[in-house]
Amino acid sequence: MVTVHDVAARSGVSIATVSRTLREPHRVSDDTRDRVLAAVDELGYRPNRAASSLRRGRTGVIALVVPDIENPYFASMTKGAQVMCRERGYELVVVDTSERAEIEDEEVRVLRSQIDGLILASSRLSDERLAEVAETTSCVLVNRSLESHAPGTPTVTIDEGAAAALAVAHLYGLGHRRIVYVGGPSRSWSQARRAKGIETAAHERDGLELIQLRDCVPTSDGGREVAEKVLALGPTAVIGYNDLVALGLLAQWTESDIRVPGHVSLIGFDDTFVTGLVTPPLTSVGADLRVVGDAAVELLIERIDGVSTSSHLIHRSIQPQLAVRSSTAPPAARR
Amino acid sequence: MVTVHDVAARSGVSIATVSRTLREPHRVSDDTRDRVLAAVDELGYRPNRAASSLRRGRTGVIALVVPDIENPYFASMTKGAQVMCRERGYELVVVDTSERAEIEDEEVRVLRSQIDGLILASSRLSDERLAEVAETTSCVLVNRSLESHAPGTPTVTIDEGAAAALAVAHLYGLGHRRIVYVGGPSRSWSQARRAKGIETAAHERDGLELIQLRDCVPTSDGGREVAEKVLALGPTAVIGYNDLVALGLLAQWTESDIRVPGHVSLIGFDDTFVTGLVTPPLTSVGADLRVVGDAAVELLIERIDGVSTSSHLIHRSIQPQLAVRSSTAPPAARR
DNA sequence: TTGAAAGCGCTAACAC
DNA sequence: GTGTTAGCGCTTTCAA
Repeated sequence: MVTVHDVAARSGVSIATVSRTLREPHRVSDDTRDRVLAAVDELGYRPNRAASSLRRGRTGVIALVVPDIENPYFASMTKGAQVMCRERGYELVVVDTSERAEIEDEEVRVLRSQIDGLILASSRLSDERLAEVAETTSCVLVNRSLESHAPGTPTVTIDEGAAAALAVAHLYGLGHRRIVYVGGPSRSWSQARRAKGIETAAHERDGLELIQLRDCVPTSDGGREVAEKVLALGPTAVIGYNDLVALGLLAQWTESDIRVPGHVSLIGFDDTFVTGLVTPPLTSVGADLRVVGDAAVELLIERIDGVSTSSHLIHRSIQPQLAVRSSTAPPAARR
Repeated sequence: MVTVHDVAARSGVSIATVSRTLREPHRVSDDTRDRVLAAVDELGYRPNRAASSLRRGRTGVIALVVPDIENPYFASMTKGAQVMCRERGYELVVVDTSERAEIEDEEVRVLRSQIDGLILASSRLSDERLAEVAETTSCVLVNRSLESHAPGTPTVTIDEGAAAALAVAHLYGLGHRRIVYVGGPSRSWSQARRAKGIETAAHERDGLELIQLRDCVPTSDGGREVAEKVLALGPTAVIGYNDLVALGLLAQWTESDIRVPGHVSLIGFDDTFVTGLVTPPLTSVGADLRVVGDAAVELLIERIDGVSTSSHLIHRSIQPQLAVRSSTAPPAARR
């Protein structure tokens, strides 16, 4: 292992100067800088991060805690965070909690001394525990807010209300007047917002009937399970809690020779890459998840660096977009 | 921040005893241990990892480098690695290189002083560079071998030959005699094995015609692009380079009213979760990727800990399985 | 502009 | 079984 001492010896300066050259190059004479950097290069020196962390009280590491890295939703978010971290010179540790609150809790504890900050995505922790964490660690919440317990905690949220409105407006514009929303887990933060947003948007429109289902398992199998029941409700269009649910509905219907969008239109939430995998490609509404990951990292770094709160919003709301594909069309003429 | 000193003061022992209690509990009297652990608990003490790393020369961190975390293939592998790491008390850093060799190269350099070991999945680095890395860092290769340059480097590979044989046997068994293989990028390690495996398996069977395509872009769009061309070759069954390609073929065919498996049977590689998202669900062949991730971590930890090489195989080959779903069936009777 | 030196918190000899 | 102590490699006063 190459240390500051080796570099110092090689370039004929003290170890302090080596360190200074790397951290504060402007405080070193041109000549010295050149020699030190040359030595660094020749020896392939890289500062030992453990030593640096210990001394500076900073690790240069950010942790991103997600419920399930196999979920395309979090995979995309991770990608965004990763890219932004690299850009800003931080290392990213990704932790997968398998949707389990206890694991999340334990990981957060273990991580604490090893990181400069924490991004909790779709956290399963209670408001109380979350507030504790936010107090002891720089952290950013994604898809969650803590208005009551710790309003000062930065958050990145997707404007689910806007997303819902987009979906409803699209369907209404096509002429649909009877829509079923296949809702996700009642406890889910996103489900609450999506349901409410859809309800509100539906109310605003004349002659629009909305039927809500609840507690559909948020996977494609979950969608398959309720496919028949949904159809029995007689909608001309269906909104799925997320893309996976929508794909499940689509798959099951296709097997029963129900045509999409001929018989029913279908729209999903999140606009993940799976929308492009099927026929017809799924219309979906959602934010660019990489942007969400990006924003979370940026916000966290601001907090870590103690950038003044007022200059940038502490609560970032990401606007969703509607990606119109082939699973939505005007309703078939009623017989 | 709570340190050993605080715990020592609280429990009336020296800092050495605190450290010992945590690292080597058996070398401490029952009474002392109880008191120290109580203090640890009350104060919420967690050893500072930077300090520990610096002193021990070990970080307790493993890095997993993947080309693209959004790819379900690597996401699943990551999941497996993550679980195994937690089990063994290591932290996992996931790095996404965006399929770029330069980024991979740079990351490997930066990471070196911060980790105990490295898992390179589907590395884009040259054999030469890879050999260099393997020399200076404990590392495990996934989907790659280094027989010529550094045969001592542990590897985890999937038995692609066996996978190919499984696919061919399945189709042959159903009665297919004219099969098209839609191959992936020529430079890809997996493509080479899969193509060769399919070829070999096909040769062994009487009356089986095999047509190989090459350099299909390994995404669903790639599959869509070649869908028509593939069909023009007149196969009764098609094997896609991976699930995404197969799904692209399927989507495009469905849009042209070509029935699967009625008109052609279709089979994918990797058996990722996307096989269940479509209609008909895709028959696919592949290893359990979580097992691959698991195995890589295990092998790496053995190497880190210097477990004798002879006791465990250094090269682990994971056996694939065939998951028969609905996209394969006997060929339609020829007219 | 540079160097000497003090530690960051922890672990592992070594001494008792 | 327990305590004393010397650093791990680095950054950062402080003094020159």
